[in-house]
Amino acid sequence: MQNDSTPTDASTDASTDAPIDIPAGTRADLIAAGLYLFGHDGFAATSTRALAARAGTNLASIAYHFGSKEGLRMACADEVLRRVSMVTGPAVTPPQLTPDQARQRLEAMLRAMVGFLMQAPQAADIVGFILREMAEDGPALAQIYERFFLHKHREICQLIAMATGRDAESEDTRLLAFSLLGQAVYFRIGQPVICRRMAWPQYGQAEGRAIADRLAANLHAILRAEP
Amino acid sequence: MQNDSTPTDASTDASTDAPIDIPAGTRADLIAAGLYLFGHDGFAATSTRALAARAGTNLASIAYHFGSKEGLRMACADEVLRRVSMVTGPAVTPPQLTPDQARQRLEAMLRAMVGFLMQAPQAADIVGFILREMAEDGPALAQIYERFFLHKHREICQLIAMATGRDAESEDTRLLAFSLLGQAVYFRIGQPVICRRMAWPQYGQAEGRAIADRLAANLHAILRAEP
DNA sequence: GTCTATAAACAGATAGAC
DNA sequence: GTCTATCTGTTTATAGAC
Repeated sequence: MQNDSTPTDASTDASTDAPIDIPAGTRADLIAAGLYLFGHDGFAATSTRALAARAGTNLASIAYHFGSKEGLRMACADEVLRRVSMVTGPAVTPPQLTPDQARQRLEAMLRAMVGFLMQAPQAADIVGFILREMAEDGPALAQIYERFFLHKHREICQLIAMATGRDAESEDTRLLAFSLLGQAVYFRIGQPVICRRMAWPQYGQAEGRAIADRLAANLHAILRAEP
Repeated sequence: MQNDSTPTDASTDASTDAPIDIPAGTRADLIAAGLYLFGHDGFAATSTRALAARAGTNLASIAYHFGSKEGLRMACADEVLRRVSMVTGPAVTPPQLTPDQARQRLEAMLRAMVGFLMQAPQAADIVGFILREMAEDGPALAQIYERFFLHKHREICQLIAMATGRDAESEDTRLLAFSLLGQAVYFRIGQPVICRRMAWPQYGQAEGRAIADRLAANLHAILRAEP
C-alpha cells in the first residue's frame, strides 16, 4: 500500500497515441498472472514465485511494480474495473421506457450477463477473480463494489420499476434485483456441480443458451406476477 | 490419505449407549476447528497451527488423528454429511402429490433452505465449509455431491414435475431446479455485498423472512408460468 | 494419546549487481 | 527496469519423551 505510482504509472502510457488499450510489458504480465492465479487458486494459495513464473519474470519485480503481493491484488482489481467498464460502458440511468421495453432490456442484460459469466473466454479470468474476491470477502471487493456493482444494481432496480410500476428503491425491489442476479451468478459458481448433474463436459454454446433461456423465462414469469 | 481409522474410529464410540451423537474429544475439536477455519479463511489460508490453537490442542495431534491437514479436510466433509443427514433425513422419493401440494412442499423446502443458509447459528460453520469447497472446487466436494446433493436435486426435480406436469428429468427441469437453488445460495454467498446494498448490518430474523418471501414469490411465479 | 522440539521446505520481502 | 542471491519468518510434517 505504498506506491503504485512510483514506476511508470501505466494508466497514462505516453509511448503510444491510443487512448486506452490492453497494456503490455512486465507490469501487465504480472496483472494477467494475478487475475488468473488469484481467481483459480485464491489469494493465499498463490505464491509470489508462481506469479512471477507465470508472468515470465522474476520474483523481485512484484515488489518493484506493486510494493507487495497485496499491491498486485489491488492492481488486479483496478484492471478488472477498467476492462468491465470497457464492456458495459459507464452505468447510466436508463431513459423512461414502457413496461415492455424495460422487460426487453432486462432480458438483454440477463443474456449478456450469462454470456459474459459462462462463455467469454477472455473474460474468464476476470470473472474468476471477482467471484473469488466475493467468496473471500477480499479487500479488492470494496473497490469493485463501489465503482461498479452498486451502479449496476441501481440500474436493474430502475428497470424493474419501469417494468412493473413499483418503487425502484423499495426493499423488495432491491431483493428482486438480487434474486435475478443471483440466478446467473450461481450457474457460474456452481459450475462443477451443475455440469456434473447435467452430464455436460463444460459450458459451451448450447449449454449457455439453455441456461439463458431458462433464466429469461424465470425473469418474465416473475415480472408478470408483480402488480 | 493414510489412516483415518488408526485411532479410535469415533463414528462408533463404544463409551456411550447413544446411537449417534455429536462426538467429543480432541478429534472432534479438531473437526470443529476445521469446519470453522476452512470455511472462513479457506483451506490454503488456514495453518495447522491455527487449527490446533482453536481446537485447544497441539500441532502434532492433526497428523496423529488425520494423517495430514488434507486428511482433516476430508474428515470435515464426513462430518458435514453426517450432520446434514441428521437434519434432512435420507433423501426420499416424495409420494404422489397434487400440483398444489407439490408447490407447497417446494415452498417449504425453499424456506427451510433459506433458514438453514442464512440463520441457523449452529449450521453456519457447515454452510461456510460447503460453500468454500464449492468455490475452491475442493476434493471434499465430490463426496458431498455424490452422497447428498445429487439426491436432493432429484427430489426437487420430481416435485417440479408434480407441480407442473413436465418431465422430471428433462434438461430444462433440471436447470429450473438449479435456478431455484441458485437464488437461495446466492443470497448466502453474496452476503457482504447484499448487506451493504440493503443497508443491513447482517442477516437477522426480519431480513431472513424478507428474503424467503421474495424467493417464495419467485417460485410460485415461475411454476405458474410453466405449462 | 498428548505433548515439545525440530527438521525440511517454502513463504514474502529485500539488497545490491548490472 | 530486471535480475540473482539471500534474509527472515512461517509452513507442514515428524521424531521421540512422557
